[in-house]
Amino acid sequence: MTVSKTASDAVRSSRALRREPVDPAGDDSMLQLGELSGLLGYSLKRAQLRVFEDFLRCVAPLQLTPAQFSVLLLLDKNPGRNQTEIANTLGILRPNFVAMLDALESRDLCARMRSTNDRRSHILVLTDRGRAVLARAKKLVANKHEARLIEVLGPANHAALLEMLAKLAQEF
Amino acid sequence: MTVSKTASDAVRSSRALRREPVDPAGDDSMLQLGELSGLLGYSLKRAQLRVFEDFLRCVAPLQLTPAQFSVLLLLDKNPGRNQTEIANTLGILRPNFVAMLDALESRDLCARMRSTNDRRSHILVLTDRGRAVLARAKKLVANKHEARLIEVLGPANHAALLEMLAKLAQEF
DNA sequence: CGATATTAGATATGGCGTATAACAATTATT
DNA sequence: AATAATTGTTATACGCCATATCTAATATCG
Repeated sequence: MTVSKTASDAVRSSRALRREPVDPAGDDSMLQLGELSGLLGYSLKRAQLRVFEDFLRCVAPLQLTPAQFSVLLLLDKNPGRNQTEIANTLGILRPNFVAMLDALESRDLCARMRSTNDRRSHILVLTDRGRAVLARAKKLVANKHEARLIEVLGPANHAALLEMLAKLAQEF
Repeated sequence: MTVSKTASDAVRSSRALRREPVDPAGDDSMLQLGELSGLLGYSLKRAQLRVFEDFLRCVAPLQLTPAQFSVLLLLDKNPGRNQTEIANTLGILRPNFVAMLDALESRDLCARMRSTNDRRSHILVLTDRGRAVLARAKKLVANKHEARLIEVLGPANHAALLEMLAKLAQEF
């Protein structure tokens, strides 16, 4: 095989052999999930995988992963920050953030600028192209990805779900 | 470093440097998340990580990961199944299921038995020890892990959350 | 001021989850 | 009987995550 590290490959890869967990009318004649269906973590993980797959599909034209999209969003909302601050906010370890930035910078979506105050740190800025891609990505995410989620869940449920997940992500 | 592949290590590792995403009163002076907080996938992933961490903590005495627990549960509810059937049901690829089973079998929690009908396949069975560990694990999960989730969310919300996640995991 | 400690970014490395290809043994198909 | 398909397995590769360590630069403290 030869898989490059692009968002489109992630989509292809995820779609390629969609290992349906419960196999709907497959050849395994439907095993009993038992207590598994009551395990929140189980459904949580499955749902997360599905949602990320859909995100990748919806934003595939722009070749952005969820993580990359979150970086661009954060850079836009928080100008003048350095790598450590952005990485920490997203829960990314600094060493792992380097390659992420390399990828974004090589596509001219953002740039590192040596700070004049502290010449150790890199101030991160969106390029014009980065801003343009982000704007298009936002539209795709809102009109295709989140729209589909809202359609499936219903607006009220969607909001309630978001609130509960945020609560779990914080107070847990 | 030298990290062995045990559940306790997973707990230690997760706890060790808990990279708090939004850094509560840290030194990053609270960056703006912006549209990120409205992204379902973002909260979904964060919540999933937290819930899995808690699962590991709660069931740490038994050294079981969520994936291993799900395998034991499934073997208990579905006797006489082979590796492919169990793996498919859990969305695990057959090649990756081999090492998982090796680990469980080396701990005498389950065993592979050559089928008499089809001598290619291995019928998976829980050992006595496997049943005992599963029983203890179920109690820990119910009384510590899920109990905490219900406490944080409230029983009604917990049920609603479970339902919505199951819906996403299926109809999405 | 100068020695020491700390910090930012980067590199190297390892573990784990996941994905595909390919093989041997066995069974199914024709 | 010859060929195809299936089961478990091995080998392999990529992505994500984690830690230690290095350097340049800054901060701290005697």
